[in-house]
Amino acid sequence: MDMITNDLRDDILSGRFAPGDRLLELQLSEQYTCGRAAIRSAIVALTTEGLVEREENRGATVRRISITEAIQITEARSVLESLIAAQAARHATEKDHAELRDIIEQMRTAVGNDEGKAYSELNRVLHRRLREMSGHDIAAELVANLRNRAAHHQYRLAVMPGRSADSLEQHAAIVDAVVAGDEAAAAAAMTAHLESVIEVLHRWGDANVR
Amino acid sequence: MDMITNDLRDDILSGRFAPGDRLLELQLSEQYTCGRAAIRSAIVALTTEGLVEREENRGATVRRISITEAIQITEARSVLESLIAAQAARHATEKDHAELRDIIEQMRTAVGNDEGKAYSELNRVLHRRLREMSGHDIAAELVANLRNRAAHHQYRLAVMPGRSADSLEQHAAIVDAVVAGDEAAAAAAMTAHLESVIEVLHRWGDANVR
DNA sequence: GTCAACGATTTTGTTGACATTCGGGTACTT
DNA sequence: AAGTACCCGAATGTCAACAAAATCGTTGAC
Repeated sequence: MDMITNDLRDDILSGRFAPGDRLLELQLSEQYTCGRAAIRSAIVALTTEGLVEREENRGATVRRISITEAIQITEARSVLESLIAAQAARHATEKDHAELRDIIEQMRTAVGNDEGKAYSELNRVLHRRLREMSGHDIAAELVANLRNRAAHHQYRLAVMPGRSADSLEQHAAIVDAVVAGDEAAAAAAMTAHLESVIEVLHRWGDANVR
Repeated sequence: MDMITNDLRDDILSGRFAPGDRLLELQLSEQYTCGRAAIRSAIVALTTEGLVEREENRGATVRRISITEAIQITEARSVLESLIAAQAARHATEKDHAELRDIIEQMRTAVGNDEGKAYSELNRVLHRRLREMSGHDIAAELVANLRNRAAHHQYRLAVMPGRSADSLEQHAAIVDAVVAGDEAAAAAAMTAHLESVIEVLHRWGDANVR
């Protein structure tokens, strides 16, 4: 795939470009030392990925995601990640089980030491490994995309005080079900986890009515 | 959005371009009477949509979807459409209910008269209206994309003899649940419907091992 | 007769210049 | 002073030519 597209995507996800920021072709072509055509191509790709918004003759901006949209994104993620969890429960090997248990252990110490950044990273790793173990490429691709779209709101969530503890137990429940090979339980645990995320988003949305 | 992208997408979905066909930029720019830049842009967009495959310096081809991939696509669709059905059950108005019942009625006569083409079209309409009624833009967008990706396999399915009868009852069950406002039942009925589609795909795949 | 190297052709990738469109600022009118 | 028409600048959209890469056919050697 195109390298420039990945660079620009990373810069958007990392917050280097914030929601609402204009993406000027000339400026970007200088910044990434490439022609305007490459930038244009990247913008088209990221537009269909839902990360960028384009208006005829007016240029591109980083897409703003409203709270209600973030909730819908998480709802969609919920059903897809549940599918992934079920498939992971079906396909995970002994080695995978050990790895998952190890990740949970690391999360536990991260929560104990109040290392929010490390926990967030482990969270990402756990979900990614589950996707890989599931072998469900389609669901994995869609979830990866949905995660990107709501990246900013996910970040807000991660730094909420006290959430790590709840989150940890939910993740542990998911891993337990996967290790037990119980597809239904794995799906249910994943649904419960994301339901709680949706709950938090709802509360945050209600608190910030405008 | 770009008009050329829509035209090319339609031509791929309608089979005007078959899986594996090369998409030559010059040829397409003549066919659609536009510059190569527009074609390039369309190809990039359709690549991220999963309809087209691109290889460095080797051009683009219409993506081939294997049976196992079609199954995964339908599995992902299953959980997302179930979400949509639940939301439709929650949000549908009296007017919507009447419209859904009317569609089912038309489907019933189409099956009675053995009009496969008309039934297939009504099928598409029903699913699209449910998406619209759900108000869940994210799930709707993802499902629309997934449907496009597996369009060819869906077509195979539609022309299978005897499937219309089963399919009709499943759709009637979905509509009944939505009209009753029963979210869980609507989701379950939709899951059952797509489970049966997956079943057929599996059988077709086993019959064509290679 | 087979295989490898070479050249021609086709196709994609890239660059630069030009056209078009939109927004804002200015000057002019009332 | 308010409103309107106009013009200019900035950015996007479009086009054509050029460069680079890959494929295919041909030629020649063994």
